[in-house]
Amino acid sequence: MGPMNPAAATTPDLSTGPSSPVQEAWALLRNLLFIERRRFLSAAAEYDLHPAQAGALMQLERDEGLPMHEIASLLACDSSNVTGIVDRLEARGLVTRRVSERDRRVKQIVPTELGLEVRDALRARMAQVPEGLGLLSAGDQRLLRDLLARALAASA
Amino acid sequence: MGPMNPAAATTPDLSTGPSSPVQEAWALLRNLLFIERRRFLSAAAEYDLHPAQAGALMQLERDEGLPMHEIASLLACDSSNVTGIVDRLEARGLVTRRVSERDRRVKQIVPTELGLEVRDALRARMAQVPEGLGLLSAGDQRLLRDLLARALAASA
DNA sequence: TATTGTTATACTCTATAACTATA
DNA sequence: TATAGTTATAGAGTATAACAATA
Repeated sequence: MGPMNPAAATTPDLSTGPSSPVQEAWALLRNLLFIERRRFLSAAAEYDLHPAQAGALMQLERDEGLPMHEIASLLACDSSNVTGIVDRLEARGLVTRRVSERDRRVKQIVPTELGLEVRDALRARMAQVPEGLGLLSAGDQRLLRDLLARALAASA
Repeated sequence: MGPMNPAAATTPDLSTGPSSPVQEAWALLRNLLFIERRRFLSAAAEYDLHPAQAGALMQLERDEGLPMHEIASLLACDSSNVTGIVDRLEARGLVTRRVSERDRRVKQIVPTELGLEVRDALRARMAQVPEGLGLLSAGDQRLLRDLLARALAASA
């Protein structure tokens, strides 16, 4: 067991729900994220990819190698896992390993043409706008985009 | 390999990015989701819980049993997995199994006091509002909440 | 010395299928 | 007959530690 957060034990009614507008907004967003997770899992399953494999493949760009340790960083996992993940993607002809010219320790992972097709299909599935957002008026949609752009620009 | 989507192969520039405001809004939200996933993983790891264990624990309510097949549905996994996940939560004293009085096939999973403490700590971590949202003006925060409430109400 | 990727190990998650007990 | 949960099995993800190659 990890360290317990003392504050959590003494703060009552954490499950009662959010109170401030921004907390309510964040709670709504987490609902959306929860739904989105399921869509990602089913999209990956449709192409017989495990979530980690799909996640790695979706990061790759045409004609650009991505070092394995960067994939590990994006997937938030240890580098040793990437070996197996890339092994399986490579065995299915979706990616290739290419030794970096600048640093011969590094292996660049490059998508094949087949890999790019699957990647694009996955990206297209995830790019589909959730029903609720699509039902907003055009004005509200622009408003939402502008708010989010402002929020993410502020944190960058 | 799953079935290939013919449309994906013939649609150019899927990686060029979104075009309409709502597509842009959705792309921004997916960035937020990506960050959120990492926060969930590190919160679970802090309490020595695997993601599935943390996900299950976070769904439980005090004095309310949750049937194992409902946990499977929430986690989007097969029921057979829930046996092991609950086994490990139970071995650590975080939950208990209780045979349902109405249907003796069903086992209700109930959090212990320790389980509730860990659950609350996890929920508190996930309830923390991302930096960018917190930096919005009070008016923008209300606007964002209202927009999202409208969007999710429309899809329900 | 530090970093990149690999291997070995142990544990967990995952789906499938077969089983039981209950309904 | 159908459903809830378990078990067995096989394949994959995960972290840790030790290692070789390279920087």
